[in-house]
Amino acid sequence: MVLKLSMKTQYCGNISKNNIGEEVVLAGWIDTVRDLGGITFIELRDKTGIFQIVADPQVNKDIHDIFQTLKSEYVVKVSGKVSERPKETYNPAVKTGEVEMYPTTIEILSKAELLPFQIGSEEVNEDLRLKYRYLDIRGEKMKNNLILRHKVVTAIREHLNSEDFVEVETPILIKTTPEGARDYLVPSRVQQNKFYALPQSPQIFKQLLMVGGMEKYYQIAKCFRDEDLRADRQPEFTQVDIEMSFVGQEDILKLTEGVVVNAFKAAGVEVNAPFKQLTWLEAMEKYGSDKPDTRFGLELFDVTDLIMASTFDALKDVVNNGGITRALKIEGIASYSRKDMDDIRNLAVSFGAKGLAAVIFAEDGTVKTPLTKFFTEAQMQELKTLAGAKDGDVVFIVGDKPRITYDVLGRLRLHFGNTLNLINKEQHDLLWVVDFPMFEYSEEHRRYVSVHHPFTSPNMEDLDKIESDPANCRSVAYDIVYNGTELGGGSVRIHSGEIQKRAFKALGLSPEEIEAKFGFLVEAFKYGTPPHAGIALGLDRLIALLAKTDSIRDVIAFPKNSAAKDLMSNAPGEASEEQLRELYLKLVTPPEKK
RNA sequence: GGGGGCGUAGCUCAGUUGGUUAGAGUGCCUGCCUGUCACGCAGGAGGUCGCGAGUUCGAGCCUCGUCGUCCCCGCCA
Repeated sequence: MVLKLSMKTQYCGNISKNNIGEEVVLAGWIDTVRDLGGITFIELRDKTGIFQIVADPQVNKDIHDIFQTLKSEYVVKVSGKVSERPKETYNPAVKTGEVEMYPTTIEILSKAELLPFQIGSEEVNEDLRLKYRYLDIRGEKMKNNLILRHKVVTAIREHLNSEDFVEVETPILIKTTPEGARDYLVPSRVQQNKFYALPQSPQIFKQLLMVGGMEKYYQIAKCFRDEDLRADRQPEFTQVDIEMSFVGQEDILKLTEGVVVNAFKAAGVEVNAPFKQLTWLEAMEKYGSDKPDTRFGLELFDVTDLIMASTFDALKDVVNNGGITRALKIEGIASYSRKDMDDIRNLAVSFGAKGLAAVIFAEDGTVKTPLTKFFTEAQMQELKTLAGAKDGDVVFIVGDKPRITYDVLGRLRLHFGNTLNLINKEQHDLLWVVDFPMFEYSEEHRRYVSVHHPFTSPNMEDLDKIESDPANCRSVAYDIVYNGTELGGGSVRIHSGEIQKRAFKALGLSPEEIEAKFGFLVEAFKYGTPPHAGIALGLDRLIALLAKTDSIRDVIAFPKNSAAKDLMSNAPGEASEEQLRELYLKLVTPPEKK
C-alpha cells in the first residue's frame, strides 16, 4: 500500500472514466494554458502525465479569475469532482483525454519565472539542458528514462536476491591501483601527504568478499575513471558487479543470462536465453571485433593462400613476418566513383591500415584493380569464388599485424553495415564472446599485459603456454555483447597461489612490485580461497540501449559534459586557501584572481 | 595529446559574392475570441551576430587568436 500524500489524492496521469464523480485533489505544474476568451483550459502535469482542468466564467467566476493569473510552470493544487468531457471533445491522443475537472478550489503553491527553455522540447541544445538539468528532468523524455532505469535496476536486484545473493557496499575511498585507467585522487587531511583513490571497480573487494565466505555477492556499484570522455563514457558510472564462489564460467554465464533477460523484460523487450557463444578467435576471424554486431553478415574471410600463391610481395612479407591477411566482400558497390573509393581507403587508413587493396568486379564482367599485375587471371577468379562475389561487388584486402588487420576490416564492416542499411534495428542480438586471450603484448610497456586483469585464470588446457607461448594462452574470460556493444565482462579468477605466481611472472612483475601493488590481496589468498568467478555489467550503457539513446548522459540524472564538468553546479571547482593548507597542498599554477 | 563540427533574439535556426535598417518559427507581452488540446486571429517587445585582434571604404560573412560546446582518434587492464 502506497502512503497517502497529505496534499494530493490522485496523480494526474492515472485519472480515467472510473474516477468520474469522485472528489479528488490534484497538485502539479501548469503545462499549458489555453484561454478561449471565456472558457479556459489548463493542463496540469505531474510525475504521471497531464490532466485537463477547466474554468468557465458562467460556472464559477472566482475560479475563472484565478485562471487568468496562471502562467506556465506555476505549481498549483486544485480540488473538485472528476467529470466526463463532452463526447465530441474526447482527445484520443491523451491518456486522460476523456475526463476533466471543473475545480471548486485552486491554490497557487509556487510561482515560476519564464523558463530558459520549454519543458519537453526535443530540440534544445544539450549544454543548456545540462545547465538546467532539473527542468530537463521535468520533461517526459528524461523522466521516462530515469523511471526505466529504476525499473531495470529493480528487476536486476529482484533476480539476484531470488538467487540468494547479498548486496554488499564496498568502499569509495580506497588505495590507488597501479594499473589500468587513471585514478581519481582524494587527498587525505588526517594522513598528511597521502591520497585515497576512487575505485575504478570493486574488483579487489569483491574477491576479498569471496575469501570472506560471502559466496554470492552483488552491488550496484559506482565506479570512477579519470579518462577522456565519450558519448558512452562518464567519469563516474555504475556497474552491476557480481561475484560467486564454487562456480565456473558456465554458472556465471547462466546467472547473467537470467539477469539480462529480466532486465530486458523490465524494459518491455523479450529476449531468450541461452545466448549464442563465439570464441574470441571466431569473433575476430568472422567480424574483426571482440564485440561483433551480428545483426548483419559481411563476414571477413582468409585470403592467405591466395596471397602466398601470388606475386604480391608486400603482403607476402607481412604474412612471413607474423602478420595476417584477410578480406571483406561488399555487394553492389562496384559502381562507386573514384572519390567514393578514395574515401573508403582514407577511412581504412584512419582506422590504422597502411593501405587498402580493392578488387572491383565490375557489372560488365571486367575486373578493375591495381592488383592485376600480382594475380593471374585464374587467381583472380579464385578470389571471386572464395569471396562468393558476383559482378558488381568489391573485395577489400588488408594485410598487417593481426590486431590491425582485424580492426580495420571490422570497422569497415561496421561502416558498410551502417551506410548500406544492413542492420535490422528491431533485432536484439545477445551473445557471449569467450576464450579471450590471457595476455597481449604491449608495445608501450615492452612486455605482456593482462587482457582482462592479472587475477584472471588461464584456461587449464593452456597452462603451460603461460611460459612457453603467452600470446596464445587462453584465459577463462568472457564478454557479453548486445548489438555490437560490450555490455560487460568477467572471468574465472585464479585461486591457486602457484598459478598466480606464474601469471605475475609472465607479466614481468617482480616480487617487490607484486607486494607493493597487490600485497593484501595476495596475502588474503593464502588463507583458504574458494574457486570464484564474476562479472560486471555496465548499467548506464545497458539502460541507454534499452532507452534507444546514443548518449549515456540521457539515462543519468546529473551527468558531466564531455569535458568532465557539471554544467549545473560548475564542478569541479576551486579549493580555498584554507582547504589547501589543511591538505598540505600547494597549487603549481594558482587560479587567476577574479 | 590530436582531428573535425557548431556558436546569430529566451529557445531552435536561416542569413546569397563582404554592402546600407540582421530575418523566420517558437516562446514572451497586449488585445479579441466559450470546447480547446501544437487553440485561433491581430499587434508588440526582444540582438555586444561567443570574445579579442587583424584585413577592408565597409565584416554576422574573410584571417589569426581565444573561450564555450559536441563528436571521433589516442586513452579507457
